[in-house]
Order: sequence, then C-alpha cells, then structure tokens
Amino acid sequence: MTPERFDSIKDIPLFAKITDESFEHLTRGAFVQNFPSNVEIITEGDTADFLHIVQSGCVELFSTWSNRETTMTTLYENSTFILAATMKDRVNLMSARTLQKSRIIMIPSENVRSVFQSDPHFAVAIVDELSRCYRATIRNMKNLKLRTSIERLANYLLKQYRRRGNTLAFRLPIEKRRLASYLGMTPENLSRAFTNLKPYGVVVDGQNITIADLDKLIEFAIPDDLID
Amino acid sequence: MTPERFDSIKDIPLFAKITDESFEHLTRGAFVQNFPSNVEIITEGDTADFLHIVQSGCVELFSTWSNRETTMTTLYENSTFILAATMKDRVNLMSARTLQKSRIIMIPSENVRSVFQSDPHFAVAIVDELSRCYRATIRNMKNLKLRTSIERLANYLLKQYRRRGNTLAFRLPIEKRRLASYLGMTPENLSRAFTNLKPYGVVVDGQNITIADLDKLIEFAIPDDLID
DNA sequence: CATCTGGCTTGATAAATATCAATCAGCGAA
DNA sequence: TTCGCTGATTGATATTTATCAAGCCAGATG
Repeated sequence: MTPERFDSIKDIPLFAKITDESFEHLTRGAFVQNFPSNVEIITEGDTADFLHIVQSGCVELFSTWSNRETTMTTLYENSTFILAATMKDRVNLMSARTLQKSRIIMIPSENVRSVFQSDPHFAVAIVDELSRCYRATIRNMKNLKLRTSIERLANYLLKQYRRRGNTLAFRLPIEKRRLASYLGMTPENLSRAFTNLKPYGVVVDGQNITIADLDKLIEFAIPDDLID
Repeated sequence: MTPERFDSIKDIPLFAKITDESFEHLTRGAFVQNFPSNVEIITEGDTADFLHIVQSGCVELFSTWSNRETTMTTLYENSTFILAATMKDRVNLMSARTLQKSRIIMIPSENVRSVFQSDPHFAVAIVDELSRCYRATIRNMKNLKLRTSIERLANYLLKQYRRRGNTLAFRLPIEKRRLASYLGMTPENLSRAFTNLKPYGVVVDGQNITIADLDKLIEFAIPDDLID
C-alpha cells in the first residue's frame, strides 16, 4: 500500500521509473508539510536530513555572509532541492524559504541513499538530476561573470518568454527585489535596468512585462544555448 | 591484463574502489595524451565523448560569450572534468586548455556510463564526484555574489595558505591574469587589490606571496566554512 | 473610507570596477 | 649580451554599480 499523498512525486523525472518496492522504501518515514509564505524551512550549515521536493508553491534558495544576502535560485513545483548534501551526508550550503504558501515533501536522506544502492533506475535518475543542477549552476555562473546586469535582465526576460511557450506578455513570477538579488544587483539598479531596456521594446507595468520588439531585444541580449 | 599506464587513476577517489573487471572495461578504448602548455583540448559546445582526467600538469576550464572570456576553475593532477556532460551525453558548457605541459587520460563516455550501470561502487563514486563538483561551484558562486573583489582575493590567499598545510609563504599556482579572471576582475584591479591588502600584512614579490600577519588577514577576510 | 505599510522608483552621490595608455620587469631567442 | 615579447604595474579617466534619501503607489488593515 503506497501512501497516495506522495503519488504526485511520480511525475518528477527523479522518481518516474522507480519500482513500487523502491517507492515504498523511499516514502517510509517521509512526510508532507504545508508552509505559509515567507518561512525559512532550511538554514545553511544544518545537516541535510531530508531530501525536499516542492509539491506546490515556490521556494527560494539563498545564502548569506557577513550581513549580506543573495538569492541563488528559485524553485517551483516538482523541483527537488538539497540533493547533493543529501547524497554526501553533508551540511547544506544554502538556506531555503517559501515565497508562497507551499507544500513540501520531505524524504529521509537515508532512504534516498539506500534506494540509490538498491535500484539502478533510481541511481541513474539521481545522477541525471545532479548533473542537471550542476550544469544549471555553471550556466548561472557564466551569466554572472560574462554579462553586465542589463544584459542579464534582457536574457532573463527572453528566458521567461521562451518558458511560457513564446508568450510576449507575461507576469514576473517573483517580486522585483528578489529578481534583482538573483540577477546580482540591487532593486534600485533593476529599476534602472528596466528603463535601459525601454529602447529595445520592453514595456513594464508593475509585474507585467510586454516584449514589444522581440528581434530588437534578442539583438541586444545575444542569448546563447550554452548559457540560457 | 590491465594497461599499467592507466594505473595512476586508481589513486583518484572516483576509481579507487572499482573492480578489476570494471577497470578493464573502463580503460578499453581509453588513451593517454601529452599536451604542451596553452593548448585548447576541449571547446564548449562540442559533445563530451570522453571523460578527462588530469594525470599531471594543470588545466583551466573557461567560458566565452560575445568576445569576453572568464576562467571558471583551474584543475591540477588527479582531477576529473566533463563528468556531468559525460553522464548526460550532452555538450560541454566549458572549454579547457592546458596551462602547463600536461598528461591527460581520456576515457570514452560510453564506458563510463555503462560501468556506472554495472558497478554499484563506481556509481556511488560518480555521485560523490558530481556532488563535490556541484557543491564547489555553489561555493564559488556565493564567493562571487557575496564578496567584493578584495575580499575574494583575501580569502583566496587564505585558502592557498590552508591547502599547503598552513604555510605562510607560497607561490601563486597560476599567472596573475588568470587568477584575476577566476576571481572575476581585471588584471589591473588584481594589482590594486594586492596593494589594498598590504595593510593586512600581505607581501607580494612577483608570484611569491607572504602572509606577514595571519590574524589581521583573517579578521579582514572573514573566511567561512560554507564558502571556502 | 482613511490609513498604513512595504515594495518600487527616481535623483543625487559615492564607491567599486573597468578601460586606456604608458612604463616596467623578466625571460627566452637570436 | 641585446632585442623583443609578454605579463605586471601604475596613473588617469570612464563606466558600472551601490548607497542614501525622498517620494510614490497599490494592496492590506482598521
């Protein structure tokens, strides 16, 4: 008897191909928790006792040092986090907080490690997910080191456009101040960056963005398959 | 009969615990190649047909975009690279060039993937290595986003000090212009950053660095277990 | 309905970082 | 040895980005 409340995780590539036995083993001791918005659910430096999965809602991974804070990435439904720390049984390098009311599945790290050993399909999926996260981070770092803040914003907008199936008008998925932190700038400079993109056909109305001249924006942003 | 020329890779954690059979399988079709200094051995965008291992020498991973270039990391002997792209059978996100005369072992990606399936010990080692690389990249990104260039340099020097078993005088392992790129600044600003660290007891003579006042440097740099 | 609040924007200024130009130092080749 | 090259340094300047200080605005709250 598999607990149905975990069934949704089978939609996630990481768990798609595992056997019923592995699934049963994984979810033993696992639980689902509802969090309100703006709650810190993981603190960097703590040990990674659970692999986390965003079932619904939105979670921000962030880090702090010496009174400064930066957003590392933002996760939406069906994303996993803390996988690397889980596999190595190490402390988390990032903190996590909810940005909306969120449902989080938590699977004991020990279960993940032991099913990794017993189920080759799951092992492949783990490596796939780890590689994916690693490569996403490399892209992120290239973006940060090779582009100016305005270029990063331009490419961020183009990525949103693509992710929504080439929609020219969309809503920013997160607050601007968090987007600023993710893109490595201050909220003030994000405002000015938007102003700078006006000549390239970017129209901003609160959280609503319209790309009025796609070609012009692309010409400015120079998106790249190896970064974006 | 295992080809002895590959024996040294057994010193690398990734290959330490594998069976003779796996080893034989892995090294079938593998080869060792000697490169002079300053040769591009991998170009970003190319498919990852081989897992690479630095047997001796030094390799820089770098990326380019729109006529700009940045050093992502520098690898020394017994490091592997292109592991994530190898496992996912994807294109490389970074280029690689030798910084010294180097010996590189190249193992066909297909072999790596198939031994991953057949040898659970190797599978664990792969996940360990991937997690390690991923976490190192996260640390790198935190360093870049949370610290100023002078703070990054200060912490880089402290890391060198630690890596050499707490030696206060050492030689920079790479040219300053490459260090500058790795730390996300221009060579000119690296020079000025060194000057800025003089009051904290950092003495520079060409590639030779001496930390004359460790406590003062630590007080300025605020090294952090979750970054450095 | 008025008020309050937090996030956003804008302008002025400061700090950090890059660029450009010139010079210097070390090193290998002729 | 001298020449020529490359990388490092330094100064002057420009650009980028951050900080500080108002003010604005929409949504939540009483």
